[in-house]
Amino acid sequence: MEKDLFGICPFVTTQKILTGKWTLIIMHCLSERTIRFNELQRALPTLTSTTLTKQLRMLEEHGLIIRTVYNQIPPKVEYSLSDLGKNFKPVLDELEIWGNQYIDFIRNKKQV
Amino acid sequence: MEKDLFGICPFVTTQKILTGKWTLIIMHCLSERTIRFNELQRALPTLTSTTLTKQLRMLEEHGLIIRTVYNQIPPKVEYSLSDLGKNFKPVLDELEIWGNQYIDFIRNKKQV
DNA sequence: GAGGATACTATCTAATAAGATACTAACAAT
DNA sequence: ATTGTTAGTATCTTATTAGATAGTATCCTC
Repeated sequence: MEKDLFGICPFVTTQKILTGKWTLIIMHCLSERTIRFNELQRALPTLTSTTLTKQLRMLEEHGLIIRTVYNQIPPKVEYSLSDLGKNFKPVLDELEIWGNQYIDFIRNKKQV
Repeated sequence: MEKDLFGICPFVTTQKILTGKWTLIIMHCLSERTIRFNELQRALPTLTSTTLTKQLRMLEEHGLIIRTVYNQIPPKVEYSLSDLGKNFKPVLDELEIWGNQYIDFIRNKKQV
C-alpha cells in the first residue's frame, strides 16, 4: 500500500490490514468467542497452520487481537479480540449483511 | 480464496471481492458521485492507469460498478455504483469510522 | 518406549497482484 | 503538420501471499 496514504486515509489504511485472505473470517470467529489455535484450524479446515499462524501474527501486530499463552503441556494458546478488535464488530456486521446480499445476487444471475 | 466457501460464507466471499489494493477508496470515491476515469486517476495520483483499469474491471465484473461509455472524441467513460454497489455504503461508513480509530491508535502508540 | 496432543517454525515453491514503461485511436485546435 | 486530450492496452518485471511439506518441544498415557 502507499506510504503516503497509509495512516492518513481510513480506507487505504484498513485495506492494508485486511489484505490477508482469511482475516475477515478469523475476525468473525474471534468476535464470537475467545478461541484456541486448534479450534480455528478445525473451523477453517482448508487453511494450513503455516498460513493461519501468519494471519494471526499480522492481526496481533496490528493490535486487533491478543495472544495469551498458558504455560502448560501440551501447549495452550488463546486468541481474543483487543478493544480495537472489538470495535471492528460493526464493520463485520455490515460486511455480513452485504456479503449475503452479494451471494443472493450471484445465485440469481446464474439461474437466469 | 477457497471454492468451498466462496459463495457460501459472506466473509470469505466479500474478502475475495475486496482483494484489490485500491478497491475500498475507489468504492468510496464512487459512493460520492459518478466519476470519470481521469478524475479517479487525479484523485489517486500514486495509482497507475494499468492498475486502475484492472481494479475497475474487477469491480465491474463483480457487479458493483457500472461503466458507461459515451461515444465521442476525446473519449468519455463514466463509472458509477450499481444497486449492489450502493448497498455497500454502510460497510464503507463503518470502515471509515473504524479506520480513523485505528489511525488514532497507531499515532498514540508512536508517541509513547 | 511408542504414540498422542498442542502450537507452532523453517524452508521452499507456486500463485497472484501491482506497477513500470511504452504505445494506440481519433478528432480538435493551433 | 504537430500537439493535446481521453481512456485505455500490451508486455514484462517485481513484489507479495498462500500453501505444501516436514519437523520441533514437552509431557502424559498406555
